[in-house]
Amino acid sequence: MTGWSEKGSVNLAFRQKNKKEKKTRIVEAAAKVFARRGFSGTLVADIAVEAGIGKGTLYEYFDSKEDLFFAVFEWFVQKTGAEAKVSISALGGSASERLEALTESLMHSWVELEDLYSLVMEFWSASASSQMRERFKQAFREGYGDFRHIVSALIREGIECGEFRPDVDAESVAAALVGTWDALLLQAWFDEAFNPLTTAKRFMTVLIRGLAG
Amino acid sequence: MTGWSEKGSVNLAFRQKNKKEKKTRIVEAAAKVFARRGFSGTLVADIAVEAGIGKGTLYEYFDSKEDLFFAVFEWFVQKTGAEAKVSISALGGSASERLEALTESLMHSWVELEDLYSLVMEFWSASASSQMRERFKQAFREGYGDFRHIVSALIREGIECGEFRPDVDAESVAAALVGTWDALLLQAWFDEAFNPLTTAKRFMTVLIRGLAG
DNA sequence: AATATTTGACTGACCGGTCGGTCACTAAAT
DNA sequence: ATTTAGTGACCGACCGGTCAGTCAAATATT
Repeated sequence: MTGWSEKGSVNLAFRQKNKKEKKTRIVEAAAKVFARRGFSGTLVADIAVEAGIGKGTLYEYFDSKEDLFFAVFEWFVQKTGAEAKVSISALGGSASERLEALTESLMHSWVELEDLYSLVMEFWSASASSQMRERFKQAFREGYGDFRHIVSALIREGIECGEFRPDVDAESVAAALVGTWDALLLQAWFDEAFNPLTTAKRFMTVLIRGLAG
Repeated sequence: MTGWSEKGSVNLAFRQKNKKEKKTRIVEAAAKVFARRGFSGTLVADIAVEAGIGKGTLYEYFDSKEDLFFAVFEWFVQKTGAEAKVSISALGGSASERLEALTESLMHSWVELEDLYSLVMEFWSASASSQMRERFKQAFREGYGDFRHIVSALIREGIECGEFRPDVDAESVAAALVGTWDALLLQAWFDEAFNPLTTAKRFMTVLIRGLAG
């Protein structure tokens, strides 16, 4: 008897694991296609093909194309956010050094993310005007807020240990810096010849001098 | 006899003026609707209604919805670019002062542009994946390039007159700064509570200290 | 055998673009 | 002055393609 229920629960667990795996498989397939064709240029059928499943199956896992798109968004945020957090926590050294290392890590991630970067623009656009506007807008607000918070904490540390001037407004610098990183990647997206890494590094030299006074 | 032809050409000129005016009227109507609903959420019929004309008429002026959208893009670029150029050329004073004034002017324009800002995101998205990708991408590349150029010239002036350190990389700082302004407006778009003007000002204090060494 | 899962052909709402026709206005003819 | 003919701006009903989402049948699982 216990055997049965054990087997049952094992299988249940297995199935649910399978379901979850398949769900991420679909999300990853969708990310590829959305990145290539944009939201409205993407056919649900194409995603199904990319994921190697039937179109109907897709609707077992997601209620609508928009739902799936939002799932891709969450997947992307988690993926990139995790990366940033790792590179911060792994870092030692002075606040300046950590700021520089973070910059390098973020700009470097450009290379791996290049073909997914157009997703970011789709997300922005979705937050601007689609049905899903509010969902996206809120997520972005929170995302930027979190990131600002991490960076401003780093700067505040620098102030506290006397490395940076005490009259520096950590929040403002953090907000601007987060934006700068974002926008450098954006410019790199538009211009093959633009090198976000060296640009960011040289800029950081100047900024850090301004922080240290 | 000459009277006739004169009258004819006057009328022709009048009509063409009317045509041009109407074209801008349509573009402005389209800008509103695209900003509200996004590119693919917008019905050509809605634009026609907003412009107070029939749908068929719209196609007398533009070949396709995409053409019209690109016209809106050009209109927007011209509108905002003109503003920036004015505020730069009108400025006197030291390089720092001009940099600060430019910052203020740009962040201030946020207020007037707020309800058109979602257009920017639509443009980004168009440059990422629509049919029109290349058109948009190129225009953005050029636009950012021009702006970087203006700002880096300003910084180089500062270096030359000894106000900024000679080892500052003007190009990199300009690229980052252009990006920062952009991204601050983006964050303001996502977050009502975010004040791009004060954030930018406080940030500029730090940055200019870094430039001046 | 019963149940769960997968599938892709099908449907109908949707919408960009077209087209035949109207109207206001001009210009030559009478 | 009046008629006639020509022009092109304007219109919106319509067409035809498209595609998200459905569902009955097929297949796999227990």
